[in-house]
Amino acid sequence: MSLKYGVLGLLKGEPLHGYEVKNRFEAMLGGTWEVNVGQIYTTLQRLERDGLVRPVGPRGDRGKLAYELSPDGHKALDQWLAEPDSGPQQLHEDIYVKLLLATRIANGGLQPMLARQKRAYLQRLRDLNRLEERARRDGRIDLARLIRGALLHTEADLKWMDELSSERFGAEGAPKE
Amino acid sequence: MSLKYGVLGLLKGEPLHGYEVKNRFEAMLGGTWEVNVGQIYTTLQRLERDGLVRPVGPRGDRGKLAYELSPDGHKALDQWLAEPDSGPQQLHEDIYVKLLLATRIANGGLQPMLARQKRAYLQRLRDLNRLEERARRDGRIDLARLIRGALLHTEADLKWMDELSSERFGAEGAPKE
DNA sequence: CTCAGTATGTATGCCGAGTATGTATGAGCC
DNA sequence: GGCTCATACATACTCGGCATACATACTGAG
Repeated sequence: MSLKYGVLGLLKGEPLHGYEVKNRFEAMLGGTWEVNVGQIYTTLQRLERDGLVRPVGPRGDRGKLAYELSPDGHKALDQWLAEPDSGPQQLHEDIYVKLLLATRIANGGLQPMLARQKRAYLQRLRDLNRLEERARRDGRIDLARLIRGALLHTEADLKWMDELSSERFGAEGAPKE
Repeated sequence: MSLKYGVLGLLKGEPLHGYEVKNRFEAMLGGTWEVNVGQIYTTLQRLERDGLVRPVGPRGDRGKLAYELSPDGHKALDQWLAEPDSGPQQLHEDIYVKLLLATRIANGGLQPMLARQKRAYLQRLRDLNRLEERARRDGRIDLARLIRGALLHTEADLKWMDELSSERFGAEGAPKE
């Protein structure tokens, strides 16, 4: 995922060094996203290479190297925030391929697979509900809003599974020739 | 995304060479997923390296090299089909980061951003509806089912945007200390 | 025959992401 | 004070996904 703009957003307002970026990013996501250490630094290097960010001052305490947004960086961030998110390309997800293959291979029928998938979504619903509760308790309304989105998604998935499992499956689905 | 299992699934039943895999894969997705040529071959190489697939016979027509599933490949495919999909890690999507950053930076307020996002989702709904219609016309019920899933997702996104934009936004959202 | 297009495959490089390693600092213990 | 251990901070290496570009053979139109 695009750590890129997450990093830019965090650097807006005050310069930070890599480790601190990592901590703030994870804090912003309320612990739901453990970022890889290395990823932060490579991201910062790429941002520097592209002129969106530049190192500020000499290295500090223990080699700390802080970065700040360049004018181009500000521009890029504002632009990203201004354009709507297009999400991951539609239908390019594992579940879709799995469904297609399961339909044509039909190893033991689709119904068991749908049931399993439904259970997985129910579990996710529970997890998300717990997360949302916790976020609200912690005063993280912004986080709770995100989780609400994930909840709606999962509910949609469940509804989908229900629709699918109430269909009558036959030998359909193949392209007619 | 995991081309890996898509390729395995296509090879189940009959050996295919790379180019043919590409064509069948794209046909299976009804043209909604243009796969990169190179990706197919590297995927096949990795599958061969991992012993899930093996080249069959000598190269044919114009260097064509067909692959078939190994016993391990069959096993891996069946196993993948049997386990529920866990989806992309929750909250690891651009839109979430964008929302968080927009909340704290609030460049011109959230409402315009939410409105833009809503428009984008509406457009997507239209696109998906057209796609679904076409799939049904073509007798691709299996494809239509996938698109139905994407539609439900998009509706969930819209609902989310509606909920968000009817909230009263203040200076909330920051972690309390 | 030639040229365009298509079928088929390879090479290369960026980015995301994970693992492992290295080094300074400070905290606690004897 | 010296040892050890955790933590803060950074870098290097590896692999998979994905895209672009390139190479080469065949095929069919004119």
